[in-house]
Amino acid sequence: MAESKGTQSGESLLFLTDEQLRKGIEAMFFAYRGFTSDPDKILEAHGYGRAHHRAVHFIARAPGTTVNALLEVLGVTKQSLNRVLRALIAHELVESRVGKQDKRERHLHLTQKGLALEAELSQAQRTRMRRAFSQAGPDAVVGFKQVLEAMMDEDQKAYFNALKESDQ
Amino acid sequence: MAESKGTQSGESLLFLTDEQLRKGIEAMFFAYRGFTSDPDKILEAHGYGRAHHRAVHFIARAPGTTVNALLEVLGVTKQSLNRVLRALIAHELVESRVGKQDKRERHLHLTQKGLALEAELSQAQRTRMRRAFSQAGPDAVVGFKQVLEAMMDEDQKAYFNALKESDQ
DNA sequence: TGGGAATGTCAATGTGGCTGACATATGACG
DNA sequence: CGTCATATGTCAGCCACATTGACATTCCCA
Repeated sequence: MAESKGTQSGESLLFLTDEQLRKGIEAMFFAYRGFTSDPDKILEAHGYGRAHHRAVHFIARAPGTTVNALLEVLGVTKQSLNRVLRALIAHELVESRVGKQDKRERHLHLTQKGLALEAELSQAQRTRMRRAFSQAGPDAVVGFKQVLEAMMDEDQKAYFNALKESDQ
Repeated sequence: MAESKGTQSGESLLFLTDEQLRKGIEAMFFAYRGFTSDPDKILEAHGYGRAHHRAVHFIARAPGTTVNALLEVLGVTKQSLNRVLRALIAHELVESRVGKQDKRERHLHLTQKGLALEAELSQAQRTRMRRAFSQAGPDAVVGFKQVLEAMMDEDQKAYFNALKESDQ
């Protein structure tokens, strides 16, 4: 896109004061609070926490994903995820199916109950996101995504840009 | 700014698919992880956590702020903040001064040690923010801030837009 | 003088991270 | 076949950080 001056790799070296950057930092802080507040209320009513939401979200995004893949995208230890998954499976929100090709693997799927909770959570979050996008306008949405992607670590960008893959 | 169609209050009712909104949601998730990762490493080396960072940040932003004001901006209970503040004061990163006008209030200030840690933390965070802003470009920065502000709750917007005030 | 505000603190509890250790089932390879 | 590695599950203990509830102190103010 825009390569006005003489910079090589898209780094346009803006004049960014510490004060402007501080505003950006605080924007992330406050916005993330708003971003999580709606699901948090729903989760509390159901007796779950943010960890359950994250697991449910990524299982919904990639049905049939394995435990290891989920561990990587969530960035937690298996012991931490296990506690969450055990509850979700016990409450019949998640189903764990033995892999057909590799029987060591467990492929995770949401049940009807799991899909219902996921729908409730993601609808609340999408409603806020839709409102924010609509208020800010289409150009702002593009900028929003560009900045956020540039803020990620490289390995996380990969997860972000990956869509779905297997099942079974 | 741009009020193209015939919408009244800046809500331009974009065509936003669930998939686009999901990308926005995941962008927030992954970007926030990157956003916090640099300070987290520094904090761990010093034996502190994210809670200490938040306290130090907002004391640095508004020197002389009171405990109550800090409680409100952080959105935690006084018992939770107390544990953090006690450690920061014991380790001489924060100084608590009795108010001159209202002696019930404690006005919080960073010491030299506190300022040093805050500088280390905020510099790491600003570096990432500066890189993201530079990669994305000035227009994207504007959009980023617009969307994030629109994602906040109303009361949090007030804290976001407030600068500093008193001291003493 | 009495109520309420600002602060500090103790205790108990819950969530969600972590490390370390160990067990089981299965795949892969020589 | 035997061996090693992989994928998963689980137990135990620890830590950070949040909560509620209760209570004490100091101080402002009507």
